[in-house]
Amino acid sequence: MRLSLYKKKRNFKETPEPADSPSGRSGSHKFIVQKHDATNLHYDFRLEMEGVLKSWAVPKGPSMNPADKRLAIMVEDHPLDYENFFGIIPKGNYGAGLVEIWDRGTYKPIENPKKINDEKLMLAQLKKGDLKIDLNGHYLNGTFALVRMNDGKGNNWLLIKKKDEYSEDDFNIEDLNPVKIYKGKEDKETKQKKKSPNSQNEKQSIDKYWKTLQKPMLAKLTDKVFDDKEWIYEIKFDGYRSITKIENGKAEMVSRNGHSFNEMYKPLVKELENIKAEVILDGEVVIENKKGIPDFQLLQNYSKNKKGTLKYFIFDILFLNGHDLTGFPLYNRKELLEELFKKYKSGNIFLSVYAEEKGTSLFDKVSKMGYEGIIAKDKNGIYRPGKRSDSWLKIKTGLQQEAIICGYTLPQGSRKHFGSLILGLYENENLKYIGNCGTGFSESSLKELFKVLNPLVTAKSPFSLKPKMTGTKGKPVWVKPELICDVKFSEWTNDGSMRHPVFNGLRKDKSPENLTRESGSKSNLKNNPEPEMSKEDILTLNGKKVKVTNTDKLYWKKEKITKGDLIKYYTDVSKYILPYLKNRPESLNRHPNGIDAPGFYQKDMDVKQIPKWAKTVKIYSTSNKKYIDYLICNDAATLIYMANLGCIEINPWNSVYTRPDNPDYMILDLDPGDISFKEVIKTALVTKEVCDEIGVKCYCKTSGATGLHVYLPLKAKYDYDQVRTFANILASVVHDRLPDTTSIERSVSKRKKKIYVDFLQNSKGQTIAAPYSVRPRPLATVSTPLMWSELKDNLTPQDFTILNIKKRLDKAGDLWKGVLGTGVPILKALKKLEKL
DNA sequence: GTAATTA
DNA sequence: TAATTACAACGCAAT
DNA sequence: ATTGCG
Repeated sequence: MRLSLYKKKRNFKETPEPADSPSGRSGSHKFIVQKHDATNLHYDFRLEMEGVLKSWAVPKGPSMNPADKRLAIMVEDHPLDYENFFGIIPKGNYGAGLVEIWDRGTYKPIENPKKINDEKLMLAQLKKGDLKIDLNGHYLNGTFALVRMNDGKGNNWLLIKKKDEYSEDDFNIEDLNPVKIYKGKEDKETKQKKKSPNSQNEKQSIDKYWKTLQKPMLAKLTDKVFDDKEWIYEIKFDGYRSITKIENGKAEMVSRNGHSFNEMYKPLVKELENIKAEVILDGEVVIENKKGIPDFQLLQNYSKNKKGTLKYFIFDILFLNGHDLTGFPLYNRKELLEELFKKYKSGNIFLSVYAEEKGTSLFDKVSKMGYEGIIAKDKNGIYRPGKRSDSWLKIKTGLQQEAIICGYTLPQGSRKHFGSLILGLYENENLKYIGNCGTGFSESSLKELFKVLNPLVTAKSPFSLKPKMTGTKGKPVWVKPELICDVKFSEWTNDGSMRHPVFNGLRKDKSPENLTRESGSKSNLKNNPEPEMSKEDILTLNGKKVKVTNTDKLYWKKEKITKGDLIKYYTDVSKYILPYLKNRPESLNRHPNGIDAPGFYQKDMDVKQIPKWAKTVKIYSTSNKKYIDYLICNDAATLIYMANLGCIEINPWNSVYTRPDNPDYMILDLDPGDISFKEVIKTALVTKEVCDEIGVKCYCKTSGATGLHVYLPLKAKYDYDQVRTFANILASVVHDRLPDTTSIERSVSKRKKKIYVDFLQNSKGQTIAAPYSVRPRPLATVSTPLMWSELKDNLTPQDFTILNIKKRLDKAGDLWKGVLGTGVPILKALKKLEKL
């Protein structure tokens, strides 16, 4: 049985309950989730699921907003397999692109949703066809969520969250706590593995995991200390993070960039090799100074002078004797780690101690002792290699910042080499002064640093604004901004400088480009006297004022083409494109976040919201049973307004609103599948040949994407049905002449490796990119009118882009004027066509 | 991009 | 007040 | 009535 969610909604109550369901309600409907429309998931969403519907409930998880109504559906034998994620939540705001991944252990979102802005991720995880999502505004308009989990009894649950769509009364839903159920499963498995890690479960090769596990899990920076029973707290060591693999008595230590530490920290490697187990461990290499406090500067010089005590503090275990442990909650991993180390006496290898629950007290202690800070870790969190996760938080005692050395001041008195370092950071493109740092150097580091700075000395200040150095006496000497150092300081001052900065060593592993303030470190930038860059401009076009915003926003990332460039283009070509838009209702295909982010269509304009001078017309939509305020683009101002809305592509109707049922041209859209563009050219030429034979004029343009468009001028003499029928026949004739390379089949699967001769765009309300319209495609290609003589083998659609069309137009003019001119007699032509 | 809602 | 969230389509043809 | 398609 196959049914959609809206059907299910009706059917739920009819579903009989099985006795064994956790929620006590169930049925056995098979259902399918299908993604219907990749471009407009927010509103065109039909939902179905494949599997057997057994029961439903509203679960209550710790982090769930109780106001959210969640509907849980249990499915049997669902083919979907999940590994690293626990649930997915696509949200309308970001289209299907927003996927929220939920932690299997904590039942909390484990990624910042904004960061996962990629529909592909979801499709990849779910495998298209296994579980697809399909929205339909009529039934599922609003927040929608799908969360899948296993309840430990072999039952898979799919939660469907739909705000305001369901109420508990509707279904008489009983509570279900999937968290407990899930954790129960995790605990059981963990215990099993702990008790007999060598038996039962299949062993996995350590090398298979080594590559991914080499990347350490990272902590997010936060500035609040807290106490929480569910968290543990560790000292943050100021050293080098290192992951170690031990296998057959051989240890291998790597840095967070995957470089080997084996040579540098030989004594540690030797000691680690005493461990007779197959493990991957995570820890930090530190050097303690005489006071027993880790010293980053000593560590940096260790390879040279071997000063200080080298230690390795281990705080995590990722793999043990054939078992990947990253999926286990932290407390389980800690237990395993402790058990493992019971057997070994430590010399310079230590387990990192941790405090439970009492984060603030540890933080206070650590601050007094001079450590850098603490790391708070969620007991239930899993280990996520290479990810900066919310389940690990770093809380620093003081602030720390990497800064670019932009110069130094001359030494005063008995000071040798230099007085202080002049430091800067990038803010947008500009290097900004953030203070001088004159302490934290030893005599040797002063000398050493001076030696590396000298070759970089330059006469010109690297800052865009001349820094005001108060309280420093020495004369500044500028250096090229190429070196980076670590600086500790107490706080940011109001004008964006560091208070009490202390030098903390050079960073050789970073590059100065784009080095900015560490996110999370607080600064009082609001009081910064520097004027902010204006974010908007007002353009005046024929007396109409258009606000353009975010002109620096990159619409084409790779090509570095901005929204400003798009606006410039449409301003430049407006006189060529406007005739093709006049009085034609517009379908806005908006890409407000550039071509790589999901876009959406918009037809209905909010008349109150758009500029006063913008023209709209009301046209009745039979499918929606309401009037739609279509935008009419009759002037440059409206065109720019559209571009500012992220409307990269301009899609006008084929008919003007005054004669909405009579198209002004017929369109054949030659859309190649996996086939060479030469064949498309051939097809267009055959189309032209047929048109010539029946005595009708036709025009050609690139679609701007992959194909070509052929237009026949009609001058609104026929209705859409007549035109479509004619297009159908013309397409068939072309297909007959090129049966191997073309297809008029609508189904995608039936026309692989062929050119789809699409005649169905000749319908009311259907649109196609206008001549001179940019397309949201790589290279910012433009749908470009061509002369038939240009259709040669070496022509490609990529020849015409936003960058060169203006020049072409100014030179050759508009090649398509005839398209809106005298129409061709298609009824006569039809008769000729039938005789062919 | 804008309006509404939430923290 | 700042940050987050929701919202923005249609018609034809095949099944 | 539902679904695929552009």
